[in-house]
This record gives sequence, structure tokens and C-alpha cells, in this order.
Amino acid sequence: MSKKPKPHPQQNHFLAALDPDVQERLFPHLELVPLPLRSLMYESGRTMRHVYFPTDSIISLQYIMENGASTAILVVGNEGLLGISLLMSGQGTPSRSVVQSAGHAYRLPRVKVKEEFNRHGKLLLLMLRYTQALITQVAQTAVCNRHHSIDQQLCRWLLLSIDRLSHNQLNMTQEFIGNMLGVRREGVTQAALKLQQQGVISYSRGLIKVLDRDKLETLSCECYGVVKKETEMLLPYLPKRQVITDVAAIPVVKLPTV
Amino acid sequence: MSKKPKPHPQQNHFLAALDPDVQERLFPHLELVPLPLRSLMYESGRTMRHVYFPTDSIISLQYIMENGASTAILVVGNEGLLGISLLMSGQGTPSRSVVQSAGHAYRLPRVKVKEEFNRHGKLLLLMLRYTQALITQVAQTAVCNRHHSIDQQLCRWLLLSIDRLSHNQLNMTQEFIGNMLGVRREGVTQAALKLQQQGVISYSRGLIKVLDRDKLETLSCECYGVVKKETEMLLPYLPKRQVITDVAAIPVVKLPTV
DNA sequence: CAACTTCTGTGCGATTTCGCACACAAGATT
DNA sequence: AATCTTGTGTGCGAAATCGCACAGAAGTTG
Repeated sequence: MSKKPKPHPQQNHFLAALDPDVQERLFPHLELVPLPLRSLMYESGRTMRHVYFPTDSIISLQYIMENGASTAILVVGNEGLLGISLLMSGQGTPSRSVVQSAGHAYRLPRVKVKEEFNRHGKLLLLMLRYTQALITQVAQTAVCNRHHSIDQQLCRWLLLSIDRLSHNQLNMTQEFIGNMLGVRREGVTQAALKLQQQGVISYSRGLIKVLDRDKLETLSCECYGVVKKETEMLLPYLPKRQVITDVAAIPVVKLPTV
Repeated sequence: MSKKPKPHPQQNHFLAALDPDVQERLFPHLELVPLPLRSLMYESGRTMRHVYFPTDSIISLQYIMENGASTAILVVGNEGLLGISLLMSGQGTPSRSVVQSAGHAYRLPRVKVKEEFNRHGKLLLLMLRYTQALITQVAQTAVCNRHHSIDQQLCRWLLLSIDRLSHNQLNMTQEFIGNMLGVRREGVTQAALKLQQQGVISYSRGLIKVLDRDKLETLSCECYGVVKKETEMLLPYLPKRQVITDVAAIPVVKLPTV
């Protein structure tokens, strides 16, 4: 296969929504980072030096219990960014961030973002709105964990994921999904089987294809809809006033693997 | 019983931590609001015109499902404030806020807070830190809902609540706790019985007394500790530089009951 | 004090999820 | 082709929780 073209920074909606002057200040410091499946972006206790803006990748944020059990509480794709806590307090969070769908992200040094943040312009404004959408997603996860079946939660999870991609395929095993939802792998198998029998998805060895998105929505709990609606209300990144960027000139960085 | 003295604004740690000049600008607009048990502070779809700073009350924030089931995702006491979403986006959230422990709160018109917020001073700084602590609490609730027993969650809930009061008594029925945790009333009864038999709490008809706080902590899941640690790290409201305020001059407001 | 409402205790079968064990299937390795 | 690793399907008893029904206890009201 030949070399694929680099993704453009503007593919990340958050970056795209920044004012041209902000973009002009920040974009010279951009680095492109390929994100292989399952690489570890952040772990509790470590220091994060960059803020990441996914273009065609998905990062999920999970909390890990002392006994190793985990739950994903948030999915970040090209609608947002990873690392708002760096702006809010400078402190890390007691969480872990893992690449859930391989792809790329642009990143900026936390210092540069912080500088721009302190100008109290569009970046601050967008960050606040994104934070509220984030809180909604986390809160709805809490509710969902309490009240809904594995079947419903699987639907929600699949929808949240494909919403953040330009295709309908997901690279994740049932074991992985189990970790994300905080349930047994067998439980995911049962739920996935039902979906496959209904022709909603098909899958094999870690590759899931969504065949009937509409049906998936009807089978999902209301949680997905609530989050989606709130997100769309809070993040209407409408007029993309783009700064022309020479993508080729942006350096590419390799992340260390776990 | 004779009239009790008004609580002081500085009893709210957030207000107390503001710089004197900020306090001087804001405090003239303060109103004192008595918060009767179970009064409704906010409901999804309504407009909030004030930001509330509890002094000796607790407000809990819950999400309601279409079928009426609910889960509390956040507890707000004198360490924080209700209404950050007004600052973050101006939009409401799909949640409901209820007074969980009667008492008082000071409130400020959203416009005044927003004005001060836009000065990008201490208020903004504190608000960001508080928001991060809030996210941690919500996220930990999500994890807890997934992985821990009713017994453990009851302990967590009791601890979060009494931490925000100056005494060790809680006014809530088991039915109410059930609504907050999103579990059946009978489940709460079972869990509460165990605690009472171990001498950790005593209760009768909606009045719970915490007798052995230490034991309660050991019986709780790790979620409580994580939230507490993060909160203390993020909100070290250290030097209280107080503006002398004439409490008597602050107007008192009555909230409409549900 | 009688009637009523509210809160708490208890029992039981249904349901969901868990934990574990194991079989099988599809790629990957040699 | 033979073997190994990884991912998926299945069966079972155990545990937690649910939904419901009802009884009794503690206040409240008339």
C-alpha cells in the first residue's frame, strides 16, 4: 500500500472552530502523532506534556479500580480534545486514556495551549463549552451504568464510536468492549450475537461493521440520544474559517508503545 | 425556638476563597435563600437565573430517565456552587437539582457572576478547579455504579453527605436514598440494617446518625477516597482573606416549593 | 384515642449478571 | 501441514438485585 496522505488539522472540529488569528498562533507548534491501536496516551500519576486533537482516531478515557476492573467514561474523537484538565488545573486526573480506534491526532505543547488559553479568547470559550458536553457524557454514563442492560449499553457504545469516524468499521474485540463497558466478555458476546442475528452488525475477530445504524439507535437506550443532542447544541462549530496550512511541513512524532 | 443567626457568606468555601476585591464587587448582590428539604432548585428545560453557594445545606444533582428512574451524580455543599453550567455555556443541563439537606445558600444573579467571570480573575481560576473536582466526582459515580455493591455505595453516599455538614445527622428516608443511588428502597433497607447492626449508624424514620465515621470509611468502596483526595488537592482554599460583611443587611429570599 | 399516612422490615420468585470451564474457529507461526 | 495464539460461542451454578406483596412500627391528624 502506498503512503496515505496526512490528515489535515482542520479535520479536528475543535481546531477548525478556532478563530484564524488563534490558529495562526497555534498551528506552527502542531505535531502530527500516529496513534496505533491500544497505545496508552495517559495514565494516572504521569505528567502530560501535550494536548491532543484527534482527526481520524478515537481515544477513550477510563477509570481503573484497585482490583483492576475498569469502566470507560468518555469517548474523544475529532469533535474534541484530550487534556482539558491541563487547562483547568494543571493537575492530572485519576484516569487512563487509551487509543480505541487507530488513526492520528495533532498535538500541541501544553505550554502553548495554556498561553493561548490565558488570552481568554475563543479557545477559552470553546473549551468551556466542550467541558460541559464532556460532563454530560460522563454523567449519562453514570446513569446508563446504573439502569440499562448490557445490550443497550453496547448499542450506545457502538454509536458513540462510529459517530466519531468517517466509516462504519470498528477495530475492537469483545474482550476490549467488555473492559470499556466494565462487563464480562461473555456478556458482550451475548449482546453482539443478538445484534448480528438481527442484521444490525456483523463482526469477526475484532472487526465490527455497523450495517443498520438506524436500528442500532432504536435498540440503544436514551442515553445516546441525550448525549448527542447536548453535544450538538453545545458544539455547533458552524462557520469554519480556515487558515491554509501546509500539512507537509508539520513534523510527525512517534508515540512510545505500552 | 428563637431565631437562629444567619449563616455568613464565608461559610461557603468558594466565596471565602475569592480575592477581597472580587468579594467587594460581588457581595453587595448576595441574597440569602433558606433551602427547605427537598425543594427543587433546578429542573431540565427551565432557566436558572442565579448561581447558588450553599453554606449549611446540601444540594444533589440527579439525572432522570424517561421512565422516571434516577441517579444522583453529584453532591454540592459548602465546598462549591450550583450553576457552573451558566458560566460554561449559558445553557442548562439535562438534570435536576434537589435540596438533600435543609439549610441555606447565598445566591448571586447569573449576570453578576458572569460579569465577574469575564474579568478572568480568581473567579475563573477557582471555577475551573472546581469543575475538575466535579468531573472527578461524576466519573467516580459512573465507576461505582458499575462495580460496587449497594452496601458500599450507601457508605460512600453517607460519607459524601456528612463531609459537607458540620454535624453527623442526615435527614433522609431510605426511599430518598434509593432514588439518589438509583436502587430499590428495599435494597437500602438491607444495607442500612447491616450498618446499624454493626453500630456504624443509627436511624429512625428519616433521621440518620453517623456513629462511627472511621468504620464507615473502611466499609465504603475506594470511590469515596478517590473523590475526597482529588477534591482536597484541587480545592485547597487556604488563606481566607475575608471581607467584613454586614450579614444582617443581606436580603432573605423565599424559594417557591415544588 | 382512632384513623391515617409514612417509614421500615421481610419474604419470595424472576431476572440479570457474574465467574468459571471448556469447546471451537480463525488466523499466525514455524 | 502441524502447532500456537487469539477471539468467539456455550453451559452452568452462584450472587446480586429487582418487583411485588404485605406486615408492623412510628408519627400525624381529626
